[in-house]
Amino acid sequence: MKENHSKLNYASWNSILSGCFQSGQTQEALNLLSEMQDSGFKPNQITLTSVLTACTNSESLRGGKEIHGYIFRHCFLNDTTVLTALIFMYAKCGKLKFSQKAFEMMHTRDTIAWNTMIMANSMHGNGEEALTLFTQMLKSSVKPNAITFTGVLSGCSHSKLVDEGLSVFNSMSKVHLIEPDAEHHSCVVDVLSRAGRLEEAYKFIQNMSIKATPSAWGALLGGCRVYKNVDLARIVAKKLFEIEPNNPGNYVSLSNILVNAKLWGEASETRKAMRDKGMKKEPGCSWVQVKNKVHTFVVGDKRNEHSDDIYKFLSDMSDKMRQAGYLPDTEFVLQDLDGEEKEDTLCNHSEKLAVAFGIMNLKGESEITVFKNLRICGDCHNAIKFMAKIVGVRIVVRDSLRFHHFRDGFCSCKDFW
DNA sequence: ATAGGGTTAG
Repeated sequence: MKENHSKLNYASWNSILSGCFQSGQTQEALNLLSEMQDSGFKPNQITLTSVLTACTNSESLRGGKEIHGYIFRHCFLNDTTVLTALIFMYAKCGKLKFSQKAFEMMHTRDTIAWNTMIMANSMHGNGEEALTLFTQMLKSSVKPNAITFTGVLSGCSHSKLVDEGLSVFNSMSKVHLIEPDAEHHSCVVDVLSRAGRLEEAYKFIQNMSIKATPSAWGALLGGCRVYKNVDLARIVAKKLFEIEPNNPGNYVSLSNILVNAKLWGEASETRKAMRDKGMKKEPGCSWVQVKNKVHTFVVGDKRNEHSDDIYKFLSDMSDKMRQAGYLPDTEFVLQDLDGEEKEDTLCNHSEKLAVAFGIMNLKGESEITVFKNLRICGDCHNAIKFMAKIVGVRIVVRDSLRFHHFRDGFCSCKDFW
């Protein structure tokens, strides 16, 4: 049924569109977008920003590029809001270089524009660049706000810039008259934890002027995992079970730390406690876009029609990787299996399947981008470094936290994840 | 009159 939209104006068109996009009804929104144009309304700044945000959230680089073209053709390149949305879309789709280009051509940069560019660098592991941008922002007399500091601090934690992070944190109230909130405190815990300064992080949490949130304790637990501190992990996890009783992630983290320390019994007790409370670990899932279609993979997935080829590819790759010095890290297999079985279970992780499928469908491109809902597994992180070198491509993986850029045997996170 | 861009640890 064709509806009569003759009474609609710009504001109502944009309201409906943005409502559809925000509630995830993307197809409905796209249909409305073309109806809007048929009724003689050209998308304006607000329409474009709202469509770009939808592209950002669905990681639709293809859609975002189309809008970029439209923006270019229709001279919207001087609109700060539209360009900010464009910068964020490229960053979230793994194309930081394009974000930088868009940022460079901005005429006016407000606080949100700077914040977006700082956060884009932070999530791609460029802590130094995030700090440089922050300095430039201050020089250009744009006032930072609370979100600016969250962005800068998370850049510091991802790049192991401890002194810089602490100094930025201390400058907040002293220089910028912004009181650090719970999130900023959590960032500091993360800065210290990721640098291995676990005791300091623990003391910081205990002496904080505000009550530590689950994110602060969670950052510390993450540090305990990286630096294999079982004793502190038990204390921190106990705290998390109290203040965040319904989050299965905390049980999974503690269990992983215990498995890593070969404390199988205690690990399975932890997982049992999780199950007894009716909680389930979120399944790991990776996806990759090939020719405008999103292909998803879970562990051991055989649903893909080229599944046999994918496993064959990984098996051949595995031989080449071993010749290049790759050693499967069976610590990342959580069941108590014997050696050979463990290696088998490593080869079918969702991120390896998605990366393999991406490489098999390169079609002359030199870069693939894979997304994962959870954190990338340690063995996969290592394996993908080898794959990037052997195949001679750039592999970008966005896990639940950030982007990893693999190239020539190395990852942009410098193995600090 | 109604509408648009930026947060966190697993």
